[in-house]
Amino acid sequence: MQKAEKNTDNGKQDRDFSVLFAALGDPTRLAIFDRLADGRPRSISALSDDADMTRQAVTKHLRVLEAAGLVQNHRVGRESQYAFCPDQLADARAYLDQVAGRWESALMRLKTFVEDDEA
Amino acid sequence: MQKAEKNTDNGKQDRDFSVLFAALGDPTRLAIFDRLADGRPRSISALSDDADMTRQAVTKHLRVLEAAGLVQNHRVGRESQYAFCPDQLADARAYLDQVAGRWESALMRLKTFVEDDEA
DNA sequence: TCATTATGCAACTAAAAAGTTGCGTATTTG
DNA sequence: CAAATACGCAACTTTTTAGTTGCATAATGA
Repeated sequence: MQKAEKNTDNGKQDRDFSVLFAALGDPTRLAIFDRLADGRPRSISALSDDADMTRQAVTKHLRVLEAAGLVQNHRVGRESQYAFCPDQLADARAYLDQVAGRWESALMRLKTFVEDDEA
Repeated sequence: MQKAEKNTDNGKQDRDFSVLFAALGDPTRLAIFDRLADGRPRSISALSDDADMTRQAVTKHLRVLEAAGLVQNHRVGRESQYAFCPDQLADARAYLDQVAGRWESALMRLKTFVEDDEA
């Protein structure tokens, strides 16, 4: 290895998960995402009916969700259907699991340390 | 049951998880949270050293995390130590798991439907 | 005690996000 | 075809968020 070829596994996170959480970090967007989890794609106007704001506002939220890869869009006729997209959700879950895992092992190390100290 | 006493289990989410995701939805905050997951509490200035911004900016981020219940603060001497707080993380994970679960069963229902259709 | 370190508060600027309005254009449907 | 539906784009206002700066204060340590 001469030129530090890419240096994989440097301990740091190579991906920015904050984008994902930011997309879910708005009540309207989270509600939409939550609702689409039943598998039924919905049009923009269908989603706008329950959200007390303009259709354009909902459109913007949908685009944020889409940009984050949490939903998918495809146009059918005159309406644009948005559908749930599970991959990024899985990634978010995996990330949180990983953080929780690190915390757990930190707890374990502390516990062991205390026990060793008492012995 | 005469007067619809509280109507528990109405299907709707009684808690707003978007607050939690919004707190994690900023790269600086997520980095801090991620870092504190090793169990070691850190002072504001310690956390400010690696974040290329003012101490005051970091302070604000820490307060957002604290307001969301993701970290805890307690003052020791002249410095204020921020520590990881696992409970809300667990809640966020549980919520995402629940969404993923609903999606999975939606998939199952669809699969069954298609199979029944083919039979 | 005096300088240093660690922090808090308040006012401020800058930038991004949330939401609205107006208008134009496809697509249905009666 | 004409009306209604579903949507897109662009400009705009409003609100929030992110971040800075200046100043004051409490705790430490030589």
